[in-house]
Amino acid sequence: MAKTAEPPERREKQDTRRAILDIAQELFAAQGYAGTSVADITSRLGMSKAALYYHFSSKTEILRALLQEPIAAYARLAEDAAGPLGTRELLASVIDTTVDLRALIDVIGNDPSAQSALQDLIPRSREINEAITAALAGPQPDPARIIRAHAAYAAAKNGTLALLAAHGGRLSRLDRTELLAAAERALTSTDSPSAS
Amino acid sequence: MAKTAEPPERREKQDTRRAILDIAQELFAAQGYAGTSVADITSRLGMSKAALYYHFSSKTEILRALLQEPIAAYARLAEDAAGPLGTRELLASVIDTTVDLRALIDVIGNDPSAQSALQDLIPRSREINEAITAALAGPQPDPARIIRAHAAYAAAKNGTLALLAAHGGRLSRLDRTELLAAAERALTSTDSPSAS
DNA sequence: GTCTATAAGACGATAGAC
DNA sequence: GTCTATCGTCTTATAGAC
Repeated sequence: MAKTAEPPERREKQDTRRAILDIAQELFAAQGYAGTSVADITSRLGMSKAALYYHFSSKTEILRALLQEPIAAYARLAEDAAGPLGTRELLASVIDTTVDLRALIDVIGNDPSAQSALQDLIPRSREINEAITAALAGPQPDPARIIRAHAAYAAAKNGTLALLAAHGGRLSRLDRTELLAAAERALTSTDSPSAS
Repeated sequence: MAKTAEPPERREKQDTRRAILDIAQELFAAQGYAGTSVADITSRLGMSKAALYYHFSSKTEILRALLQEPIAAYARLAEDAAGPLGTRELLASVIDTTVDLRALIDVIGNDPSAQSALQDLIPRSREINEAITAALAGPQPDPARIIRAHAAYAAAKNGTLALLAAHGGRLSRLDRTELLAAAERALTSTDSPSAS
């Protein structure tokens, strides 16, 4: 009991850090990164700006901490795409990853000011999108198949975001099943079945 | 010849106004609305901030002028959705409208700071999305059909944006044809053809 | 129609006390 | 770990000359 107990100060420090990140995420999504001031964040928490700067050395570092997990998750998605995964499994992975990261995708994917603030970390998102659509298109794809890959990816990713927004943040099993089937149909032309 | 000639001063004023809007659109898309200062815009044009404020009374009004056309175009799309249009024609209309407004959709649809700056004009975009997906779902739709409507709308709209980005801003006829077919397949389930 | 100069305040970030 | 007070800069917007 003595060894497993954590020092209480450590605990509080981590909690405050988490609280800052939670509020920052909410405000960045609502007003944008550039549109949210450090004072906006601290006033919501009832603390001073100086207190926040004890936990984060800059506003940019808050954004960096928020985007660390999503960027890693998307990198995993790109690795999946490069692997031996079938198109159905890949599209399902796109849907599931999008669900997990919905709140942060509002920041990472939608806010130009966040992207220009993290120029070193973000450029990968474009590469990842290309890797996924390339994997969906398959080897030696004809132009039409590339177009269908973009359509299927958009149906999976943005369809998921739209349904999450419409259904109050939860994706039902029916949502997932129908969305996946629709994305697969978008990918597969009727006159060239192209079995995966 | 005397009556048709326009006063040259009027002409220059309109030209300067257009130049401001063009640069503002480019910078808002790249850095976000909140992330772009009035000085950023005027320095690109080689003019003073005061000169800009002769043409626009505030930074918000520049944004409002930029979004006026896109909002009207989307409103027209919502009217089309309410009319007797078939689902194929509606999806084609979504693709064509997205192409026309691609540069501004980067602002209207992607930037949280722009949306929070124009709270009175923007809330309609959510209603319009709902009107389009409702029209795609048809009368008395079952839950699965509503999901497919979201998938088809995402394929048409975001698929168009992805292809525009990948193909350097132009949508070929093949792009349009394949995208439309893919969106239609996403909408129509194999075991319930649901003729429109 | 455009300029210089400046007002008035918000911004990110720090110093130093407790 | 949090505070008050403040620094220096950037911001939107205006005044007044040309």
